[in-house]
Amino acid sequence: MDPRLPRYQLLRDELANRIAALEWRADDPLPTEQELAATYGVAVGTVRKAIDVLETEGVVSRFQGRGTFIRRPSFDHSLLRFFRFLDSEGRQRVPEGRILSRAVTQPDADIAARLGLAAADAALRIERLRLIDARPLVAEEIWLPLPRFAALRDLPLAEFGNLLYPLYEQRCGQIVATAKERLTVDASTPADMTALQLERPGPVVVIARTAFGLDGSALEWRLSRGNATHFSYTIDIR
Amino acid sequence: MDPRLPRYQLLRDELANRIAALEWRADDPLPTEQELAATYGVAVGTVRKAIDVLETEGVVSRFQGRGTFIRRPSFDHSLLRFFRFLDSEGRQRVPEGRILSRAVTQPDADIAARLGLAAADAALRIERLRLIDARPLVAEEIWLPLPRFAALRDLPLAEFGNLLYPLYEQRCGQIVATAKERLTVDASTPADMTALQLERPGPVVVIARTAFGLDGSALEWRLSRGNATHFSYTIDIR
DNA sequence: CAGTGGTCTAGACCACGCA
DNA sequence: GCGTGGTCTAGACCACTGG
Repeated sequence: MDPRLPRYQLLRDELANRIAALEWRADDPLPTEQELAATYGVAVGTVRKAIDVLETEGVVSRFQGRGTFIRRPSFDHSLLRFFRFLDSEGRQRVPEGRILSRAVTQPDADIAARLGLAAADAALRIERLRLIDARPLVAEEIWLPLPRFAALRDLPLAEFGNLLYPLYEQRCGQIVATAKERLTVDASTPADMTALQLERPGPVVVIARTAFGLDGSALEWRLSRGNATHFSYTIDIR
Repeated sequence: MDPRLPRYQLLRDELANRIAALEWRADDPLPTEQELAATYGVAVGTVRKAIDVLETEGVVSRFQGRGTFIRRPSFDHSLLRFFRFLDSEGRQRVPEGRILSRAVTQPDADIAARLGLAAADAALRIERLRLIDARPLVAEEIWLPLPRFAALRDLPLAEFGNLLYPLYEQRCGQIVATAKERLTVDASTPADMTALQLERPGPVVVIARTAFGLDGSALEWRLSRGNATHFSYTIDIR
């Protein structure tokens, strides 16, 4: 690390590394601000500033009187920010995730680059459909780098469940911390028509997501396609 | 104000009010942190925390060695975050803004509510087209509450220029600080076909924006419709 | 009640921008 | 060189959580 950086930045990096090494579980508080200050030989104010950074980065959450805990953003829910799929009672629900296929494949150059893989490296390719009330909402194509996600290569599909990111953590020790998404609109392809059970051709929203770990390395590349008529996205600008 | 709130919050509100009262211009720095600390009888650290809040809210920007300045987000540029319209040389440009119509009208109940107007209040309705190289990109419908924006009722259309938010500030003393946008996808209407010069029907991205002033009151409601094939939006999630 | 994070103070020194 | 914001310290007290 560059010692010219502010101490609170160095401390932030140190703590981020320890968190990335899974040193603390979700229900296990980090050391006290006082303890960290003593351990690293800095003032409590400096520790607080370092944790401020981690908190605004979404890595930890603080609770007065209880402690500081590492945070698990639930990105699978973020789909619900884009698509509004209501169940038969008009409420939002976590959609079912159904794995359609899984195979070890060599990704094309673009995907390999996004995952930080060399040209000849293999990856795990998963096709997945998300549904509510058995109606398909979004069709996903998911790429995971090997050998990092080797544990998912042989896991029975029945054990995948509806949310992937908890699986990444439990089976592969990979925690998703941040993600980048790019939204575009495309015309439906014949494949969309069958996968999404569209009655007639129409616009489709395409979301390309790269998910990153606590250390900033790319963990997953994902392409989601969903019926644009269900699409709605709200954003705050400052 | 509630005196039970932390002092840095009270100070934040006080400063936000003074900023909303246009006490400082864009090139005019706020008082020094030292001065503010002396004026309000608090420590410099408390002033810093108050300004921290204003900075993350996007109200001010700090520059080491120069001072703290009130910030003017250029929301007209934010369209370029959604639509990628390149000129003939393949570069991004600020699109031309062409006012198509302007009239004092009574908005429907939904728009009136969004602007904080009573049912019978009038508003200014503006239709505007944004173009690059004389090709239409986005058609906009803009609603402004009266009498706040009365100065724009009689301003010659030739003096509107390409960007509206600087106009709001100079002619009406209204500074846009934040905004909320909602994106959806719609099928092109006959009106879209002519306004956007579409060759054939296709998807259109619809952006509904409410812009807010420094005091949080709604200043503008705007509906933008643009060709979805040019739409591209990138977002970071944490 | 003890222990946690939240607020606040008063001061020091550093890094940068500008004349 | 001077004034600005940026970093850092060492300590105090408050507000909340949990046993």
